[in-house]
Amino acid sequence: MERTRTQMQRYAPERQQEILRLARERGRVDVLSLAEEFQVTAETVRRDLKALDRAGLVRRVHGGAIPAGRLDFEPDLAERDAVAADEKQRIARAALAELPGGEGPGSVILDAGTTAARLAAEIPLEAELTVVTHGLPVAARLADHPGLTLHLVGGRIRHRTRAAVDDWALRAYREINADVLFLATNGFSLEGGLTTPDLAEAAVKRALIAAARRVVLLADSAKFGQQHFARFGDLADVDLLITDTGLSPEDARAIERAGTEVVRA
Amino acid sequence: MERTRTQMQRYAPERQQEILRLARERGRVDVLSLAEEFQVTAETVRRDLKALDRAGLVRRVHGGAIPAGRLDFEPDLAERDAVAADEKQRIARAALAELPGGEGPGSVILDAGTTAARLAAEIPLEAELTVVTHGLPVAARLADHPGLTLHLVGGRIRHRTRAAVDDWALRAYREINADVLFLATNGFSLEGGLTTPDLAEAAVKRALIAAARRVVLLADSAKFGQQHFARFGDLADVDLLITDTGLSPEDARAIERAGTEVVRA
DNA sequence: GCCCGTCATGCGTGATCATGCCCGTTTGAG
DNA sequence: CTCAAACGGGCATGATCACGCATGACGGGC
Repeated sequence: MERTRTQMQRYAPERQQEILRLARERGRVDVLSLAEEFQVTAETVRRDLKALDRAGLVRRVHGGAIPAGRLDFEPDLAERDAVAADEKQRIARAALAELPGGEGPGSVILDAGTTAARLAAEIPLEAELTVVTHGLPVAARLADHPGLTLHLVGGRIRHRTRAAVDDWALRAYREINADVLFLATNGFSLEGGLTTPDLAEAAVKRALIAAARRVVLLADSAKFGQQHFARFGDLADVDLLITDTGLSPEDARAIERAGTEVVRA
Repeated sequence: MERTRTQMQRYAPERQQEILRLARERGRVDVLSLAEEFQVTAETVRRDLKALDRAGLVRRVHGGAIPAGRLDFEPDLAERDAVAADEKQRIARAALAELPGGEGPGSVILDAGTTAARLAAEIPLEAELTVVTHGLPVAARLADHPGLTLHLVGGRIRHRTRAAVDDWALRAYREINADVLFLATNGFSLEGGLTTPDLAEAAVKRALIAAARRVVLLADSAKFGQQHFARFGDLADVDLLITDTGLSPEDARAIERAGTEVVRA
């Protein structure tokens, strides 16, 4: 098919490169203009943007996209997914009760991830704790708590999760020993154990578990039964699971029979 | 100093980003002004503030919101020092020219501090680099850049500067070797050397200098002649000083005679 | 030259999202 | 204590999106 328009026919990767260039140049692109500009349907543009988004090159927004790096806040944390947000909120609140109190400042490890970030946001400003984390957003939220001693675990930063991984992180966690670990996961089940899509993160999570005397898993019920690529532990490693009421009482009982206490917030 | 605001339609995340910026800049925003400013209804603004609140970036108050944690991770607040802001901006721009280019991705170390954060914000989205930093705000700014390999240096986080210090940081910097270091300081002079108020930070800065082949010092001219408690190096350690025109030509010449190239941006 | 698997694209449909409006409830200033 | 302002939940609406399927181009193998 010969194009007589100003835009010559392009192959998909070329078009995507060009879209990326335009996004960076203009700061934002919208689906409809791109569709017209390239003489393709909006559907195709959406597919292109989706591909660029998966590659981490742009941030998809309703109606268009913004080049990655331009937004310095984290839309993932501002997620408006009302259902999960609400549950995560309740989970975070419930988790507060598990913070080590008593005499002397306790020590906790906070995993990376949105649920942990939510917990971080809930930690009272005047709390007296030693906190260790490898999650950049988590650290950002805690950095101004005057009562906290915050230790950041270094490493290579994964773009998608903003978590530190690899050697530095592993070594750091090997050197510490915390009262409580607040662990997050992408999937958990009785047989499948605890799983996450990324191997590097799984390795860090394994180190996390080894570094704490008590393991508290924070996971909304949608994650129950999910299995991802990398397995980093078992439910047996978890002392307490805090989830939401979306987890059926039968499933909860089954988990408790396996030795893990369950709280449905 | 209100910039003319185009009434162009914004995507929700863009608007939220802008609201966050305004909140940090002004210390407080109110629903109605924002609604007018962005040409949306108060409901929408409330929703935006709610999202930002959930993300922990602002705290909701009746009628508006205030930025969370006051000293939150952005330089904007630290940069309310309007005198230096402009100069820091020019210094950051000038520093871009010193980023390693050429064949293969270069490696740079970015010091913590507001000037370095400025530089981080100026690094183009498409840059291909390996960046190492121990500054939380710096890392937050760069975490989204798709072309960067970002390594975060861990350690105890100092509340005031949001920089990682102590053993983890020192050890990490001992293990690396970067093309260029962009160094910041609180004071510099020919006889007094490079100084900063905090001993722990000074130790890290010393490790920084040892870890780079080329040292570029970013410092506005107000810092010239200042001497603080902890000395971490000499101007002789610096290959290039990027400062502003506030540094007198005579002082610049004196520094150059000592072997440090000087750029007055 | 022919066939078939793969891929990019377009189309239709039902779901989702962002926003605005309504209205009962809460808040805080006087 | 009073009351207007502010809030938030529910709902409506139009735009946008995701998914399945059909089409047609391309390319490799026979």
